[in-house]
Amino acid sequence: MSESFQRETRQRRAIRRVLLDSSRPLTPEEVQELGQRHVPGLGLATVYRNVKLLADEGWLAQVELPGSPVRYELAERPHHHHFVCHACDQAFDVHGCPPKVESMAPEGFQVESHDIILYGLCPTCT
Amino acid sequence: MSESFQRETRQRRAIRRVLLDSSRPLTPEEVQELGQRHVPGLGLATVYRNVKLLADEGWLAQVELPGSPVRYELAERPHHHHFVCHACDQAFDVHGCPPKVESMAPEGFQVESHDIILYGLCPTCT
DNA sequence: ATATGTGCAAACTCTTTGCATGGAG
DNA sequence: CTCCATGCAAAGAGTTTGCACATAT
Repeated sequence: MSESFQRETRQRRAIRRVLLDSSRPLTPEEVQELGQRHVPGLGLATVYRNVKLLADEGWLAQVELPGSPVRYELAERPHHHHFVCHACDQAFDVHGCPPKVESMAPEGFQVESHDIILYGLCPTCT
Repeated sequence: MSESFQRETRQRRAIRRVLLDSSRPLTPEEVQELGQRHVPGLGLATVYRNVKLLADEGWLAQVELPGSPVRYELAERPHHHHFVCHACDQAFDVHGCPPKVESMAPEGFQVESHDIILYGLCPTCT
């Protein structure tokens, strides 16, 4: 019943470091590759376990963009959505949010959260 | 180089029927289950093959909702979005769309399309 | 000393593919 | 009669889990 205690391991620290240092959301595989610069033997299973743990703790947010593998980014950021560029396939943050998004649901549906994804061309690819 | 000819099989007809009769996007597994009412032995591989074929033809649209398996719906339908129930994991159509969604993009981003996904509880699971 | 964390490999899930048989044309 | 389509089972990709050992506390 006590919350499980979190140990400070080299691999866990490496994983946090990698995500702190990244300016974009990373896939588990990317986290592993980058993390191995700090901890050479870093296993993919360990990345998955920790990334999931950190997401459950609320430290990371899962970014699931249709058609791409799941990515993770720091959760600290304020509510935002993503813009995906068709050309370079990168994801960008989009701030703000239409006021009545959640009132779109039909009668009887309880909305708890929402995602908005914009697609198009980023300034660089225009 | 001639386009491969399409045969009218019982399973192919069942798969089309199931998707025509559905008011919501269906996963391949759901298509199989519903299709087996028409063709008992309907195999999942057959569903995958046909659904992919129909999507390539433009008759079906792929609906990729973060966190759920891919779903398919008729391509002809008017602009709409989706609601995903946390409990039963089914996807439902949501009509309408906030007016200024596409103006959320920062300067310099050319928006071409967008997705909105609502999450919560459907009437049955409330 | 103790129990959590890790690495490895096996298990799982979802999807695709190879092959022999079935059936549309 | 021809070939395409199907069903089955095996193969792949991505993710999770079981287990024995390592290690943070």
